[in-house]
Amino acid sequence: MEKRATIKDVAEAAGVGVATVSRVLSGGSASPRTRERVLAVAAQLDYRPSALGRNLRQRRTGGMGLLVPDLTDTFYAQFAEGVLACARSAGEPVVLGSTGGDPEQEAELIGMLLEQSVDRLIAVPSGDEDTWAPAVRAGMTVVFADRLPARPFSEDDDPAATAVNDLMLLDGLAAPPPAAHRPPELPSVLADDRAGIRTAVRYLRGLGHRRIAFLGGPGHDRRVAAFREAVGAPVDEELVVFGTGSRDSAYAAASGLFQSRPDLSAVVAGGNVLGEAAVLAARELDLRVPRDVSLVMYDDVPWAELCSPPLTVIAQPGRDMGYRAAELVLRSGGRRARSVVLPTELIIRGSCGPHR
Amino acid sequence: MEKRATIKDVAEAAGVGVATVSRVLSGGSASPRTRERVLAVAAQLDYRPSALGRNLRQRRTGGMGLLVPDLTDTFYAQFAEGVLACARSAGEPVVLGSTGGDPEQEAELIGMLLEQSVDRLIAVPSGDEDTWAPAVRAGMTVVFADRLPARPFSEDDDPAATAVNDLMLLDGLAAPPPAAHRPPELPSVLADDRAGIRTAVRYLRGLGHRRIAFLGGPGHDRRVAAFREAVGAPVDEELVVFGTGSRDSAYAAASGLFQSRPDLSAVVAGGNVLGEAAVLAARELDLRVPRDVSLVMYDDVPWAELCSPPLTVIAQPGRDMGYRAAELVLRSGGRRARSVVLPTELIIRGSCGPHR
DNA sequence: GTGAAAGCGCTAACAT
DNA sequence: ATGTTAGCGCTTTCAC
Repeated sequence: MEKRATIKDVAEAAGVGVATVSRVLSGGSASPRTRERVLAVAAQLDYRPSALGRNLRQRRTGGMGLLVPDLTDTFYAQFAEGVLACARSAGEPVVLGSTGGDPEQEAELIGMLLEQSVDRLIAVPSGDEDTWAPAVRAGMTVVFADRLPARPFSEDDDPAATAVNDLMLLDGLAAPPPAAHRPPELPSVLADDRAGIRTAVRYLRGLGHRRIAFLGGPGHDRRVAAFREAVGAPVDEELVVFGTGSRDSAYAAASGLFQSRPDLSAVVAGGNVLGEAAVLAARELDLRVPRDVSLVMYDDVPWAELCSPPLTVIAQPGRDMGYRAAELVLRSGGRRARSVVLPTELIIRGSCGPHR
Repeated sequence: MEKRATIKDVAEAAGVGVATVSRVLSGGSASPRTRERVLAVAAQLDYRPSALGRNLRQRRTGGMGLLVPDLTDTFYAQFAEGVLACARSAGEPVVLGSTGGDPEQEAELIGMLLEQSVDRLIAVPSGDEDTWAPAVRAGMTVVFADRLPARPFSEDDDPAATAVNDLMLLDGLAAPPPAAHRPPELPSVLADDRAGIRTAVRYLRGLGHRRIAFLGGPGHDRRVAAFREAVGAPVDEELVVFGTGSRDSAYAAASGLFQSRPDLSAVVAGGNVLGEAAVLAARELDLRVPRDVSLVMYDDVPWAELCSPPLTVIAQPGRDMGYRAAELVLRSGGRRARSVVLPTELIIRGSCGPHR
């Protein structure tokens, strides 16, 4: 455990001032002669600038924070891989936190990042806007991905309007009229949920299905809204059920749905954990896929192909989304970044059949 | 974006010196009166000590680094969740890196962590001991998990002896005789691969299987060694094949195996990515599981139950391993931590049948 | 083009 | 018990 060389060591060994070393290393002005000498000495001493000193001086830690609900949800793992890939190529560290979908843990993690002076953050949010207020107030550059924080319950506008606005936002038709007292929307990276769900529902309807259920989880508001829209007026509310995010509750929701409404003929799972639950619950109840029930799952994950039959899915580019989010949060040098919406794709495999 | 209060602000507002504030906040000695006042003022100013100052002063960043090959490998995701859970309860940040199983990327990430002065590191290593030398020399506390770094090719002892030593180490029978010039083993958290593989092989043999193949990946040396041992003398070398870590190469390996040796009746996949590949390849070649070929997969992952039939697996406690690794790396206050080996469990589901 | 010097926010001697 | 002070390694004016 030898002590590392500091900038001062390099300066002395090169016979220059520390300022010069700093300049050379960060591409500032210096005569070719000095530059070369400094570089040589630095290499010879195996000098690596300490991020500690720089961070304190600049009062900010480099790199970025990354908050996801659960890494064992394969979609978030793909997303994280995308973020890491971008960060790696930029040489920036990523501080990771897993929130378990719990706003309180999320708030704690935000606090931890604040304490570390991490001022760039990518998040798949679990808490509502109130949870995120501290981060924004502290001047963090926040990029949301996969979904946006819910509006706090106390807000004065009605949910219906919110859903409509979100949908319009997605299609890029219009920005939601920003109420004067609301902060401007933060940049985000979303999949085009509306189109994805719509395509899936149309596909199912084309196969003759009329009683289509939606199995959702936390943060799937935009997806449900799109589902309602695609299915068209009066939606059978019993066919829209939610889990709380855990695998257990997803299973319970799926199982309950199948048992309470044996007349349904197709289900759209709002995420891969819910799709997993649906397959399990169906098997447990001796429902054959797709003979007895057709299934479309949001998220394409490697194991979707392993099922028998392989699962028809709405694929969203998880890795790309992560990469883009990291680009946004890095590039936005103070400027407010533009949001991006990436396309989804319906991948037809074997889990949907004609209604019978 | 208001500027945060510093320790100096608190000191002034409370009418004390900065040292007193520091002491109070880190549980040092102080009169109840002062303590209370300082605490009150700190709360009132919403003071949060900056990790930046502390880190520079102590010449080390708190928290820990975490290096895994690939988060979309569900086992590593589970492992990471364990690490994060422990870190969260300790309020420590985790800097994550994904190496893609590539020693070069691993080395770069180690360099990045060194630059950040992160001095605690948990890793599922991809590079050999040479790759890890810089980290160790720099005085990092490193805990390996899931596997140990391979010995560099230049080493003077033969592979057979290495394998034997590793096995003995696993069973706790004896420490491998440390060559005088070799550094002492670093602490690690491993699953009891030997017992896990042995149990699986015995189970398959009990079902009448004689031509059992092993489908391995990088870092599976201990598992192969255990496989060879469990199968017994002269192992049919064609039945031991390897992928390089990617899903594609795993698939190629599995497919090649099935095609070149149609006489095999069972396969042990050394990890979940390989198990996935085996299922895919078998289906593609119209091999029925378990009628035509029995399959045991290392790693229990949620989707193992989704397959038809559900996969029989050797479960290792991924999450626990992560938690334990984090405990080790945090607790070891300079002292060299003891390694831990956790038990595996054969979970019999439906992917193995009698030989026919 | 280059160097000297002033901190960034904190902790740990040391002094009182 | 508490205040004063000296840096930790770096970047960035500001003189020269």
